[in-house]
Amino acid sequence: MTLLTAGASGAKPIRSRYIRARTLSVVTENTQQPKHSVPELPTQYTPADVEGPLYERWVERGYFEADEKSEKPPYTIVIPPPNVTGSLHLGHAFEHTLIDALTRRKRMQGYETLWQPGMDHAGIATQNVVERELAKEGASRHDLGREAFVERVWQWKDESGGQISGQMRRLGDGVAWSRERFTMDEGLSKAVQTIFKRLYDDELIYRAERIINWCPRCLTAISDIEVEYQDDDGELVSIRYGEGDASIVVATTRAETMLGDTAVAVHPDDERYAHLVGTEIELPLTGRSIPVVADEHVDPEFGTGAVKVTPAHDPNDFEIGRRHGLANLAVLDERGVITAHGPFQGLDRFEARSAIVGALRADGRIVAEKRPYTHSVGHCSRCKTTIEPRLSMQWWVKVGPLAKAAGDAVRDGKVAIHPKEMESRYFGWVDNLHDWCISRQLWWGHRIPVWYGPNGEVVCVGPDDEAPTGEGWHQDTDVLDTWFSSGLWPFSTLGWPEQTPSVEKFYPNSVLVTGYDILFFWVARMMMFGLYAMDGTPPFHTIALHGMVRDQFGKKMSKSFGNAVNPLDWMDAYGSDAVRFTLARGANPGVDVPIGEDWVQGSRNFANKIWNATRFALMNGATVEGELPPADALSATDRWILSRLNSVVAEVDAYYDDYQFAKLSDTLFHFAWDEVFDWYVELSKTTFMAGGPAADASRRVLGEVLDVTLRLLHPVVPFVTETLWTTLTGGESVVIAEWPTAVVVPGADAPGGFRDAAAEREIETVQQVVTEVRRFRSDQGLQPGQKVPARLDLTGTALAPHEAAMRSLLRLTPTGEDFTATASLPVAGATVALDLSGAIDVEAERKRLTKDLAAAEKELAQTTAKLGNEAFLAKAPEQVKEKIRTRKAAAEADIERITAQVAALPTA
RNA sequence: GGGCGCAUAGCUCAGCGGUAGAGCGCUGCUCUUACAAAGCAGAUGUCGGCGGUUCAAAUCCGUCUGUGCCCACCA
Repeated sequence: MTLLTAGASGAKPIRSRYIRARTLSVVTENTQQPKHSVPELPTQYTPADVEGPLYERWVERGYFEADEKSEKPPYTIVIPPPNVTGSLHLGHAFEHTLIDALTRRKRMQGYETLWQPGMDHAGIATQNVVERELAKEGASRHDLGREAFVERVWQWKDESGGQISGQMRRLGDGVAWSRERFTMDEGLSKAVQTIFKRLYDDELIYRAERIINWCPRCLTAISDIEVEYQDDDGELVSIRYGEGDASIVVATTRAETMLGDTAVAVHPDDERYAHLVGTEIELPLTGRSIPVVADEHVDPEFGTGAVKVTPAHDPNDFEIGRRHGLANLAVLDERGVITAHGPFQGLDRFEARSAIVGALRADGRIVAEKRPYTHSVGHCSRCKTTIEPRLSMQWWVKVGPLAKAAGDAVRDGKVAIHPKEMESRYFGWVDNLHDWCISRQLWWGHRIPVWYGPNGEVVCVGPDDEAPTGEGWHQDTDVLDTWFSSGLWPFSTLGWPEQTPSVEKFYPNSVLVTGYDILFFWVARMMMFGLYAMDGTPPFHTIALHGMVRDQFGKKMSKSFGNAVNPLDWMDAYGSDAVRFTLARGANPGVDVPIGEDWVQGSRNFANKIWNATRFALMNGATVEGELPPADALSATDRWILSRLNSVVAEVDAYYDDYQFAKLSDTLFHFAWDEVFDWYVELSKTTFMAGGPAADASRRVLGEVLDVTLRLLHPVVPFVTETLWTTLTGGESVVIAEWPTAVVVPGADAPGGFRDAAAEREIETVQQVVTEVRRFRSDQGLQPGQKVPARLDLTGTALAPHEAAMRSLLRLTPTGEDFTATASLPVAGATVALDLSGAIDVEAERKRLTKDLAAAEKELAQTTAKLGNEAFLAKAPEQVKEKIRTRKAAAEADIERITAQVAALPTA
């Protein structure tokens, strides 16, 4: 016999030696029941065989397309457009699973559902990737020239985009492919131009020279949030400026910028330096004289209380310079290289720093050094290069009024943020926003629609305007920040600025599902642009923020750390459903999601369980044909599972509405596996074997329960449920099946669907008895399959109808005339008397009973104390008191039972 | 420097005022005719420390310690 192994490396080999092809047999063969025709389902679920074809069938049938002319209520979620920089990682798989589950459910609920697909050109990120490709060929973008380079990026986009949509198909994303958009599509570019022009005309876009964050490697400006601050080791040097009484010591970490100093600043109230304010002192190495100014910004407690002021290379200094009318003297070029000043010219900023410190030291100007000195330094979020504050002319969005509206929309409750704790972060951002630098000195992106004329004219060109032509006119060479276009995504994808039927139908979006990491980058921008462009209608009503995917130890996934996972590998090994279910099961709102391969295996096992349970049901003639039998024709077991089913339907709905993916997945997992596939199926086996009307009723109930359960599971595990549901019901597709509502049992109508508390209690008791006897068997070392003669005394209980099922589950055989019990187990009012043929292990049993007795006595003591506490009796709610009384009674019963068992133990 | 979280079983996390839970892992038994990717049984926790509120605290409040994230113009 061959040892079977799962397909992919890393998958655990199957442990069994007993895998063999099994013919499907039908357990009713000894009865008059006709054999049921059973479709050929293999004994193991192999996702690879079904997933691919299913997805393509769904797409071909147009299930995922959205009709803007539909009468159904709309439900819209836009994909957070992945960057076309490569392929999707597990974080995307996670996000897509959540969105797909939400949209699949709404589609089943009868909404006109649009899951809008598309991708982001991701300006700087993509340009960097392609530049790196070029570098491998020994070329730079400048060798190609702008036009050819952009052409090259488009090629890259096509490849990368193909990969991404391939991954999305594999994952099962039910997106409206015919509506796929790209931020640099013609239509979306028109949207960009339209909004730019409108903002420009409203004076919310302007051009100004300011200190910006400059990346000397990417050679472009970036916005404040594209800067990542980290603590770097630097060196704080104190330098004496001036001579003798007219000298002042400044502390700096950026000695090289002193070449561009145009003042020294001190606090206005600082008496130490009061005599120097208004005078000029000599700036070392340069021979220049610079003024000493008084400015509130200076912290007299820090360092020497005196600051060198370099307006061209520091944002604070720039402000000081502006207040005091200082000159902006730039000494670094766009690559961070010293531009002038004799001996230092041509050195890059870091070389220049040590060279200048060396020169100053030689001059005796360095009075103190602190090394290392840890301070926060900004880095380019794309290439990690240290940011250089640089004075330059850029385009800006004046965010004040836009951000105000974006904040108010949440404050006024027009937009809700889940989880709510994230609101404070959002407010902290939108309420303290600086103007947004939107121009980038890149080639890949939307070119700024502004033309400059020969005589200094500046013309912003709208989408319907003719661009100025003629001698001396040229377009701005910069492109827009990539977030400018993605900020329009909720409506630009629908055809805006045209007032299309799609805009009418699908704007605003229903929910935005995205990671908390881009709350500022993307979400806030969409809010600002959406409210502005759509006359105050926010882009969505709800923002559901999810966490970041982490590895099984909670560590951030990253390529450099080596724990990043390609979702395709796991999907190949375990199936898409398994990956999806694992991700959904970890999705607590706003919280990071750890995921490990072992857990995916667990989910794969669950898929297999669903598969086999359905297979079993089909073999036993489970059916969805015809009405459910009336309540009085149903066994307690049937009523119990239907009652539980209805609870689960309600719970799952509530969890969906609250974006509690982990809860809903877990609820379904336990209901399906423990209750339906385990207890219900096991308890029903004897019924099926016996045949007759009871079996017919159970077949119908099992069919119903499975039908509903598969539909409930479908949004999270679409593939396996599709195969099984269509087989079970003969329906066209579960994708377009109705989302379950509470099951109604004829003759037992109740608001909210059928419930039966008595049946639930009854089955709980059955479970209790079975578990207790199994424990006894296990403790006695009886093998699971070993049959034991036993008498089941169920008088005084309502369990008589379950006797056959219980005997079967417990492997109890009928007793003869000469039956003598060697063990007697009273539990839940029933008594199981077993004949272990004298083999009972008295000591093991006594040990177990002693332990149980101790536990019961402790419980009795606790509950008795509680019920004897007057304060408790006076203040606790009746419900709680009742619970304690029940516990006390149970403890007393346990003690009585255990004492009886001990007494019944044979003496050695 | 501000703000927000988190500390619960070996690991990853639920629970957030009334008997400590899940998944995975661990131990033992088993081909039990849907499923060994399974079944059954079992072990494991002073719910970070210290105070307080309460009849009752993992759960609320204070505080300490550890840890994570976000924001900020510390030269």
